[in-house]
Amino acid sequence: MAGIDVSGLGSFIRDQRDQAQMSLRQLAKAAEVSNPYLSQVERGLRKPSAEILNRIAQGLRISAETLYVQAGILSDRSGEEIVTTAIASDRTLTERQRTTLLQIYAAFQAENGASSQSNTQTKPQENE
Amino acid sequence: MAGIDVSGLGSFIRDQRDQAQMSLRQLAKAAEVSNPYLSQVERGLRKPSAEILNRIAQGLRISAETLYVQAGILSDRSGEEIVTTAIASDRTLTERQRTTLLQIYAAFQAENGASSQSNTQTKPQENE
DNA sequence: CGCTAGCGTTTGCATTTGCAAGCACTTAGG
DNA sequence: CCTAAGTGCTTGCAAATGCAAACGCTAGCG
Repeated sequence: MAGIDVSGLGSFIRDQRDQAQMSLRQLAKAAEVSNPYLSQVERGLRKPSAEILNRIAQGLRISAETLYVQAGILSDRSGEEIVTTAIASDRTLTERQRTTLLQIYAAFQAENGASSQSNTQTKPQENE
Repeated sequence: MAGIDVSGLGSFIRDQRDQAQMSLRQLAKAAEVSNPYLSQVERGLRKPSAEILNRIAQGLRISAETLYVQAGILSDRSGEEIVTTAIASDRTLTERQRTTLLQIYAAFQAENGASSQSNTQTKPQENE
């Protein structure tokens, strides 16, 4: 199960808030979140939704991505994974163009022999 | 007042699922999400939590960041900017290979006429 | 025809989010 | 003393999430 690290997230938020020298209610107001709920989030009692997380990030004036990394949602990605997912999700391209680019990219990887996973748009693999 | 683009997110998920040639139930199983709920998410009827979003990203084998960008949560670089920066910073490719890929990508963009129209903004919200 | 297996969707309900109102405590001042 | 303003925390409760169990539909096969 890809659980979210709520306690780590909460203490991180509280830490950031302390460093910004904001009270709980100040941050709650800036983030447009109720102060009781923010209190519970900071203590790891609640699992905030994506939207609340985003608002808290705004209130703290930090990037939402930072918060998501702390929450264990985003992880560091290899350059290879970044490229493939970026191409696969680029909606300015047609499906054929995406496939072509991915094949070329995979060919380059194979050419270099520096590949970890060879995804040539194969079948959906079974879960782990 | 929801700061999250649920309909855009839903259609993006369905698009990615179609391109992966997975059925709704296949993705639901891979993502460990119930198929009715996935159906509702894809149609923009529900606003999935951060954890569910993360699981769907895993099921689709794309980065969670991509999904969050589609949901309007994370800072949006435009689609083409994501691809170009991803390619340009991929150290598993040689410089010549990077240049080749970037040229092909630019050619596809020119072919589509969708040169650079979408989002160059850095502020993800305040609409509707 | 009936049976099975697949697809996506609808419905009812347990669980959870997220908030308004109020609690207990501390500090300052009239 | 005791009112006011600050801190964070606890308590019900509306609203939403997310799922199990259905539904209707299509296609293949004995």
